Amino acid sequence: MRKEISCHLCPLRKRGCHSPNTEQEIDFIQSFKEYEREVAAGQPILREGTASDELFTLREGWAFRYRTLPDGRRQILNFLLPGDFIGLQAEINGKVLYGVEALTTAHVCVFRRHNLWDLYRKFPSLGYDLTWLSAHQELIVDENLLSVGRRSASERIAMLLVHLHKRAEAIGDHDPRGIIFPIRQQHIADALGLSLVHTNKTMRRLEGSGLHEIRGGRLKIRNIHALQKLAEYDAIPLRNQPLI
Amino acid sequence: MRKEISCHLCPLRKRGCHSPNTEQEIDFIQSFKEYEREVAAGQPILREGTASDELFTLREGWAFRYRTLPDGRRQILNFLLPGDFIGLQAEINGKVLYGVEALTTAHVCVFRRHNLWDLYRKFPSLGYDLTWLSAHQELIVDENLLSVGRRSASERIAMLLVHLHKRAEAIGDHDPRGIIFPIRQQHIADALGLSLVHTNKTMRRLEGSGLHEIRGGRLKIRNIHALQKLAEYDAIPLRNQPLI
DNA sequence: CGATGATTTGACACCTTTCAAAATTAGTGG
DNA sequence: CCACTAATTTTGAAAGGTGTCAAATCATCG
Repeated sequence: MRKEISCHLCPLRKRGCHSPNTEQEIDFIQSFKEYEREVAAGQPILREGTASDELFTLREGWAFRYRTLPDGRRQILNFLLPGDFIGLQAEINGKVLYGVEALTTAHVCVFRRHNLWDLYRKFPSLGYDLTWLSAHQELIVDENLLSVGRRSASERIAMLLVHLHKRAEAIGDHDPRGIIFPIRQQHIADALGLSLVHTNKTMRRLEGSGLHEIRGGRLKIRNIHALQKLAEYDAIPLRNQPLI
Repeated sequence: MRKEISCHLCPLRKRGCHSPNTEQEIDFIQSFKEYEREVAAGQPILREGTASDELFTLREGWAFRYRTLPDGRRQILNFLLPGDFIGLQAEINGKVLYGVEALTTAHVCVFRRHNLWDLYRKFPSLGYDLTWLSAHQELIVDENLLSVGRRSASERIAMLLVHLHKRAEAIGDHDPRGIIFPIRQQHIADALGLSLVHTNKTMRRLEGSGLHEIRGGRLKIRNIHALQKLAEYDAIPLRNQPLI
């Protein structure tokens, strides 16, 4: 048995980035939560195309959700940061169509899908929150689809950097050296529908223009205004999101 | 006042494509439903970037959800068919970031977002359904993102044709001449992240190979096996979806 | 039967991919 | 702490898919 953290003492809640819950709600979440799991960087949290009764909240670390084509081409659908809920996306025949993989060592709280109905029945407010989380994640996928479909390579990269930087800051990653950025260029390429080579050349150009800097696993935005202008990206203002 | 159809007599429910609801649930849906609206083809159901308290169920007709960049580039996020729920996607500062436009004359049932909480509280089962609908729509956006990011032009088109054909059949559009297909090539281009010209040339080639046929506003699939193979597309098996 | 919108074609430019390989960084065992 | 290997990042060159521009053909409709 690993050391488990009580939901009442969940470090995420202390960040002040989440909408508050009543004691009873947190009690329920605590009972809903089955256990906690640590996943090593590069390891799957959810395997594409498998049956799984598990749902997760990413408590610590980064991850990403993706789909692949039979011939191996991979598309990253969205990146997951601490506080994100995983597994809400629809299943088909009991199997998830996407995979989730940890980018860093990740800690996830594990829930059971078959207990979901209980949550809706006993705490409609939490059900409401789940819908909100689902809808919010779709918003991000929407934005990615807009990027991949209609933005040029440099615009896409600018947009992604601004987006991730904003999200990381919103959950408390402030550091003069920049946010922790555990992403390889291959991930960026896979998220933006670009080839690795072209991703590299484009990033090289942006970095050369002094728009940003990536070093030592950290991303430092040097000219957020220029990046936002380049991407025609009105970064989504982030409000407090629910935490289950 | 227009002629309104009682939810109990909703023609959609008779299709047998939706999960059943209790009498009480339908009563509530009826009370949740504010009124019904007819939207002409090409007219907006929801304006991008505006504040709106309205939610909809598309009762009849086709529509699509989209986002645009400031310079006018447009990306269609997904197509909406009868039975689809509209407006669940997150709002930011009370404004929807996407737009919805009717492709044909459309009939929508109008609900109020501020009544949503009531729904969750009184009928958790319906709240559960809403989450399902939200998750299911995200599934479709996921698939589109995978397409736009990783499939070639002809693969994307093959995938979209199979996908729409399958959905149309699932809701009862069976006709030896093919399904009703109220989409212009510009829509296909905008949905797949392609230019109109290249979309046309690619479709011409596919049609020339006898894979499909579009005529008189109908889509006839001539070789579904080849299309699925081309797109490496395991069409999502459609189960009964909830109807609100 | 014009008028407007949609589809179709051809030519050409260019952004992005692919192929190959070097340079750099990170990771591991001695 | 250094040698060694794997992983990641960078570069260069060339091929190719897709976009852009322009104009013709076709369809729909009042």
